[in-house]
Amino acid sequence: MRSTRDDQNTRARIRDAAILRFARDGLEAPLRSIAADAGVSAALIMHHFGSRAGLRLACDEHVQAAIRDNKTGVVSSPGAPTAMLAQLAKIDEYAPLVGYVLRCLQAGGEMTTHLVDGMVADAVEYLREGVREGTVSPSRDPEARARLLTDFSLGSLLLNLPTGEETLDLDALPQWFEDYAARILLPALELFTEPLLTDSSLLDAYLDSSREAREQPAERTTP
Amino acid sequence: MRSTRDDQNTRARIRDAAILRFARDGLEAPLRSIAADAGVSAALIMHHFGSRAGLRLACDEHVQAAIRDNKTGVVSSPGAPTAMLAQLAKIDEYAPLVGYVLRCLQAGGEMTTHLVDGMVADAVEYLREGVREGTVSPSRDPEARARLLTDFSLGSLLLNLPTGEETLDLDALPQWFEDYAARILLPALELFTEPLLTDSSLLDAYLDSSREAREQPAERTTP
DNA sequence: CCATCATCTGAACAGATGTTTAGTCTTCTG
DNA sequence: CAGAAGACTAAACATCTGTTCAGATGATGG
Repeated sequence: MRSTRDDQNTRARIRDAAILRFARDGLEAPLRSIAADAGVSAALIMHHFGSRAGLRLACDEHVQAAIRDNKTGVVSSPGAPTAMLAQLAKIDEYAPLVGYVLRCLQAGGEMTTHLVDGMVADAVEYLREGVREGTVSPSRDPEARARLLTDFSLGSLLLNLPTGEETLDLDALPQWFEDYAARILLPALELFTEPLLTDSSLLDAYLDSSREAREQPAERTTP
Repeated sequence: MRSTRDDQNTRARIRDAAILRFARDGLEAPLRSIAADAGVSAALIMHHFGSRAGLRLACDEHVQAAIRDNKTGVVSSPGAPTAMLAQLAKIDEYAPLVGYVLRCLQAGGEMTTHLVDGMVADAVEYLREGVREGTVSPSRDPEARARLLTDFSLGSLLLNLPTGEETLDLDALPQWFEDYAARILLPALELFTEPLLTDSSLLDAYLDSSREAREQPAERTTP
């Protein structure tokens, strides 16, 4: 039964070509260019995926599945979500996936929320383990801290990503990751090791006002 | 001489309509919608700005000038670049400018580099002043630290910006800024007051290896 | 008052895009 | 082997895009 296998193969080939194009040229890459890359006609994309949105959905699902599979394997990644992306980008086969994810994060939307939430959940775990081992200090709100650190890492990464030019060079991505990591390593370690603020007056003031508001909410105007 | 004043007025009206549309609908907003907002024909945009790129350039320049003017006025902003944007967004007249800036930052490109570099320069000043006052701890690389903090703030902001829907509600922007600031305040204060890492072993290791590499570069394989 | 010039417009153009349609070709099935 | 079914395509379609063009309008200056 060749039809079934070829069906799967062609579908997968189109999907992979789409992910590659979307990663390189952005999520607005025309269907015709994807079709050309896959060596098929544009109409065939419609036949298999129904519409452009359908193709995007298939790409999203495939990438999410790949990440989910790979996460269990590399769960011991050294902390930041950036590191996981950098590690994956090194493997040629996964570079397009990483590029696609970056494009999605940049564009925002539902998938971004999903991805970031997943990374936050991972960060919560990493940090909890660090706290248990004594290398990471405990937090008053571990979830919020994990989200802040994830947003910082990811946001800074996207902001620095060479995406001004319309095209993203996937081959140069691993090297770019390395350079970026080397660039921020010192200030990041410094920030995470030595407190930026020399005293806790700001934090104390916030904690005081927060506790106060919790104990007697909005009772200030009528003494 | 009415022609000159009207020339300026119409040009400015088109430019402002463009900034508003670009902020709301994204930088790919069609010229025809901008023309409709300004109450003119699409052809008139070409007449005044030559091309779409010309219009974008005029918008960029106008926004940069507005920011430059306003920066000298609100230079005493409490630190992070996010705060400046939040403060500006509250003033109805400036909300479109803020939206436009956010869109530009998201899209990347030369203007992004310019804007971010300016904010980094400001951050260097803020931090230097904080160090002099004794509220901020000194850094081994003030420029890199300023850039890291700026990238963190801006990147996290963009990542959280409700830009999944194609349209950006400028009226809701001030409230969104407030909510966002409130959400990150505790973890941010915590991170900047209490070291995330409980000991300096990672930082020390980096400093050691860095110094070592500076003293005897690449002399390890041939003892 | 007339010529001129800039402002401004409606319509058309040229290209790209997602999608549809009608039909071909191959392969499997009864 | 006939026919059904699915993979696949070329071409057309409909729409939207930035841009161009020929001309109308109206004020300005001699």
